[in-house]
Amino acid sequence: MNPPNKDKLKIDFRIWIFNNGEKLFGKGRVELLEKINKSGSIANAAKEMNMSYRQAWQMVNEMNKRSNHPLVEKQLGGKNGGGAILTQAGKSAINKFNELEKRINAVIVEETKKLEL
Amino acid sequence: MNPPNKDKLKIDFRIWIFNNGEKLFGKGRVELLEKINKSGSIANAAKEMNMSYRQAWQMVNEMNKRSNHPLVEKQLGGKNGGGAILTQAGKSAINKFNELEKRINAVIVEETKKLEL
DNA sequence: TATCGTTATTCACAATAAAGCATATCGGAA
DNA sequence: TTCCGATATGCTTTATTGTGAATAACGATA
Repeated sequence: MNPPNKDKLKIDFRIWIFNNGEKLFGKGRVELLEKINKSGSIANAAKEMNMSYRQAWQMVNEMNKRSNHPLVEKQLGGKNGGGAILTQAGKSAINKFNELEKRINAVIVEETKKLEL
Repeated sequence: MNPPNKDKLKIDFRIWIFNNGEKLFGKGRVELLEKINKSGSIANAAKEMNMSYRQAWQMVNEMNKRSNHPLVEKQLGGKNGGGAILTQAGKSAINKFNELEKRINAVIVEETKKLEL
């Protein structure tokens, strides 16, 4: 009567990219980059992600330091007090990461179908 | 002169299996099951993994409750004070998880080769 | 040159997670 | 019946992490 419990089993995954052994980014950081790109500032992005500005700033700073090319250019002062925009490398990184995640996800979906404990 | 930084980039990943939306296990818990299987007790396994008995016990308890079939059978009292052994379902789960991880890893290795930021 | 909103940074405090300690319970074997 | 070592569980203490407030620096623009 009871079919195998395939339907209730689910595989979840998470990926991170490291550069020289240091964590460059994972899902959360990429999402932060996306929000910075859309909103034009770290502060706004932090608000949207419901995280403290402090944490967001730390993440951005770390990413910039650990990446071979800076991902976010920060402008201090100016018309509206400044802001932050993504470099080409930053935008590119988002795409690369998302595509990578998509490919892994496709495999996970396949494996989930096969799964049975 | 500087070749693309492929060599320094590394992808790391982690998978978890959920049952009915509750985390059943990931790498750490499977490792714990393996050590219990070899050592014959939760206490020994915990020592080997350098974690507190308390934490190990909690993990085992959670896994047993969340899995459709118990994975670890715990014997209380007795000759040597008792111990814990894996059920067939427990041993099977270890194999399934490790194979799954291996398959994902193969994909990750491929993707890492393609990776370039 | 005064203003404004953002980046940049420090620090104390809160919230959460993990570790450690103590102790009760169990049951085969001596 | 007593002993032993492992399971079982509550409680306290310690570590780790995150948050919030406060403040300085900045520079295009009005």
